Amino acid sequence: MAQQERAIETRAAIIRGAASAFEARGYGSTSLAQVSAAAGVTKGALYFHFDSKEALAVAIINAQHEASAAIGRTLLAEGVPGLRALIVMSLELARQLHEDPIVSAGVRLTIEAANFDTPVAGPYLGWIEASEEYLRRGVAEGEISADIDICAMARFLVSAFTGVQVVSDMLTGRDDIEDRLIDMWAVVMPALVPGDRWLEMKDLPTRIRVERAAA
Amino acid sequence: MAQQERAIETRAAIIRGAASAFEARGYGSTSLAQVSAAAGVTKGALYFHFDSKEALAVAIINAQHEASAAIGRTLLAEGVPGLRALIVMSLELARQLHEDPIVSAGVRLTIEAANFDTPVAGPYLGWIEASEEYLRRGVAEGEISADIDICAMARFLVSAFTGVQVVSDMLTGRDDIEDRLIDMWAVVMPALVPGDRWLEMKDLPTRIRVERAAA
Amino acid sequence: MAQQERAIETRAAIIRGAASAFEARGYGSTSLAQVSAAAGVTKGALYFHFDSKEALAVAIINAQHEASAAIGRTLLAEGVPGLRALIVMSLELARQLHEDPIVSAGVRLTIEAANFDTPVAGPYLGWIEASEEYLRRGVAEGEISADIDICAMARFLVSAFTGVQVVSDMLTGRDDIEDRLIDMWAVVMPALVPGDRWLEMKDLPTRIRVERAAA
Amino acid sequence: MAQQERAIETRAAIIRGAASAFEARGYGSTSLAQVSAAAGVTKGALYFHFDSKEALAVAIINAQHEASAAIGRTLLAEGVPGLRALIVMSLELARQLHEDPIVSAGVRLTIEAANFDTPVAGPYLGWIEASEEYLRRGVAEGEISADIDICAMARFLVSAFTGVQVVSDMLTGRDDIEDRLIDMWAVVMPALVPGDRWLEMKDLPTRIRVERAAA
DNA sequence: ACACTCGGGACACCCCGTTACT
DNA sequence: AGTAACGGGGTGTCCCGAGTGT
Repeated sequence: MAQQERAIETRAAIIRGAASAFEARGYGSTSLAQVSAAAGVTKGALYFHFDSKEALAVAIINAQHEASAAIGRTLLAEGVPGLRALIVMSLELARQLHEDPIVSAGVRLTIEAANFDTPVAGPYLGWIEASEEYLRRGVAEGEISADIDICAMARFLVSAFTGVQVVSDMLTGRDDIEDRLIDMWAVVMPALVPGDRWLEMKDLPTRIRVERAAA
Repeated sequence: MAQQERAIETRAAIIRGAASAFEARGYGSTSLAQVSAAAGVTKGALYFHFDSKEALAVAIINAQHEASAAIGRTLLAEGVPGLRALIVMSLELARQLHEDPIVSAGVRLTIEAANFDTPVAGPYLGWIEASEEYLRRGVAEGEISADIDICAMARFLVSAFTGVQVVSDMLTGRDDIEDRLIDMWAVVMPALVPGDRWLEMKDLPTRIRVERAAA
Repeated sequence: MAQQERAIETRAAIIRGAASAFEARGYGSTSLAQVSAAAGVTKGALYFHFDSKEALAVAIINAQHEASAAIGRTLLAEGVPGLRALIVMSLELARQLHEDPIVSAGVRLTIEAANFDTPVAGPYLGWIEASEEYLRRGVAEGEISADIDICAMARFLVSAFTGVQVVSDMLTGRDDIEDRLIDMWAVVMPALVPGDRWLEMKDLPTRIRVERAAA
Repeated sequence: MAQQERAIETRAAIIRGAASAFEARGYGSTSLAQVSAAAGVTKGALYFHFDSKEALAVAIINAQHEASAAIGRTLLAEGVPGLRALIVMSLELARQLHEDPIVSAGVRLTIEAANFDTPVAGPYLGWIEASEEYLRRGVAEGEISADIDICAMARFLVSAFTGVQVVSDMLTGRDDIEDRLIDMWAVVMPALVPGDRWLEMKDLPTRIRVERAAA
């Protein structure tokens, strides 16, 4: 079993190294030599664990997907109210994007991987579904207007988050992503919250942010 | 001058071919052989017109930038009202993105080109500035609430547009981008339009879309 | 000893798999991964039994050499007349070549192995010697002319057989090798059989073939 | 045109170098680095002239085929009698095989190339057809028995020649190939020549050899 | 004794981006 | 604008041990 453990550690090191390499230069412009150097392993080890460069990219995407999905599962399990869950998830995802190279590499690869043999749309569909679930909860709880189109709204929220993250990356290297998400929620909230809950809810994003900063 | 004209045509053909090649596989994964095949010219011709692969990518980015900026100039020159101008621009940009390979390649390259020697300003700043200008007009005209943060809003609009386009590309190859933009405006409008203009304005995006389809 | 038996079986499986792999693509163009896949063992097992790829090839050559030599021993032991022994051996060898992958791989490797570190004596010398022995017997028995050059004839017979097999392989995958050997004997017999035995002997190859087919 | 000439010369140099490299180590075990070193060109030049390693091998095979076919054309054009033509061709082919690396490499590759994407049986079929033609001539001229099976005989002659050459290569590096061909003809002649021409013809191979040596 | 997992380097082949010379 | 060539990696994968079970 000691063998197994070493292999697992090696595999994780490869994914970490590959993530930071891909993140830095993009998939197509990164060579496996750079990957193996960044991971501190030889190409033999790399070839043992992954069949191809593309398989490596897919593995990173999956690892990122898993890391992100874990947030959603936790929020669901804890019974967090729908609107709060959406906001928390966006902020938590942003934190991962900023701090975890695997996650940031994963989203970059998901975009660049549009033409892989193994097509990958997974993460986005997963996020959209999760958002729909939260929206439905919010409607049930009365925090969210009953007359919105849940599918369209979920899709737009994921799109908007994606765009905020891409633009923040381009302009500030994602340093300002939290501020931009607060801006985003300020725009979106009026379309979500019914009039009778507005006063109560309008500061929710800011309150959540402060809570998180305190922790 | 016949020589000149042929040279110009060749150069344009190279840019078109390169755009569709880069669009399909990404910058790093596209070879100049593929580019020259797609353009129907020899590599010799390619190097006659462009100093390097990177220079070619930059030329595409500039061509796209120019195509997009032209939209903004036209709208400004025609004195289109602010809110309408924003919506028209988003739809027109979407159309270019869907139909003009040079534009879609330019957008993709702008993202991948983050680490070129020649840093590209990127169209994003330009779009943000244009949006600010339109927002200011809208405020002056009373179509847009006076109490919004213009900078933040402009930035968010560009981000949301970017995200909508990216996600639409991933899920449907941008075939549904117009529908998704209408969804986007449905969410954003409540935050933009003051209460006393709501009834009058709320169908504006749909109306504009119908107008454009008629043309 | 159960261990021993399993090891022997594994070793045999490796040789079989390697033979069919080498036979199909040639030594240099066959990877050990293909070998281990064809043999149904892991590369670890492979390297436990054989020191190197080359050693594996040599083992196949030896196995084939042994299989072929067994024919000669049997014929000698049974006291088969010289000319008949030559013909039987050619047909039997052809059968092995067509049906036993180890033998066909062995002869292919013998040719390709010309530049191995461990030079392979090659079965050719063995076959030539055996043929000389049979020819001497035939002369003693009066079936074969006394005035032929035994060394030259033996060498030519082996060469002709080799060529027939190579060309048959190339044109028909050795499916017609028996027919071609009958043709060969038709050409060679006049040079071997003395005039006074001609009528009696001229149908010998065909008769032997019929005998073998009946069995 | 000077360009063209240089390219042709480079291409020829690559074929020469590749031939000697393949001849020495076999197709699969020869690297393109060895080829380019032997040819004195860079790998870029190699890639410019040939699409792949396999295409290079095919080019060698074709070059050899052409060199060999030229012999046949000359003999036909000069109206050399059938039997003499067969013998001359075998000796001339042997000389090429011994002296011209392109020819010997071509023959070796033809055998090893059994599993190329572009299958190659060309040379052998060509030789067989040429032999049939010579045999028919010989029959017409009365030098060759009318009752032989021309197809079978032609095929056997080519096979026997192939085998003689292979075995001679293995045992002496083809140094004794002429002697072995004289041996071959000694065995084959009785099956070819009708009784009434025997005395006149039986020394033909030796006479031809002496003629050639004198030239 | 036998077998396998895991990893190490070294190339092989391909072909890439680029330059000289027309 | 095009032909011919250049070197230098890129990816893949090869052949082969070291370490660990069974």
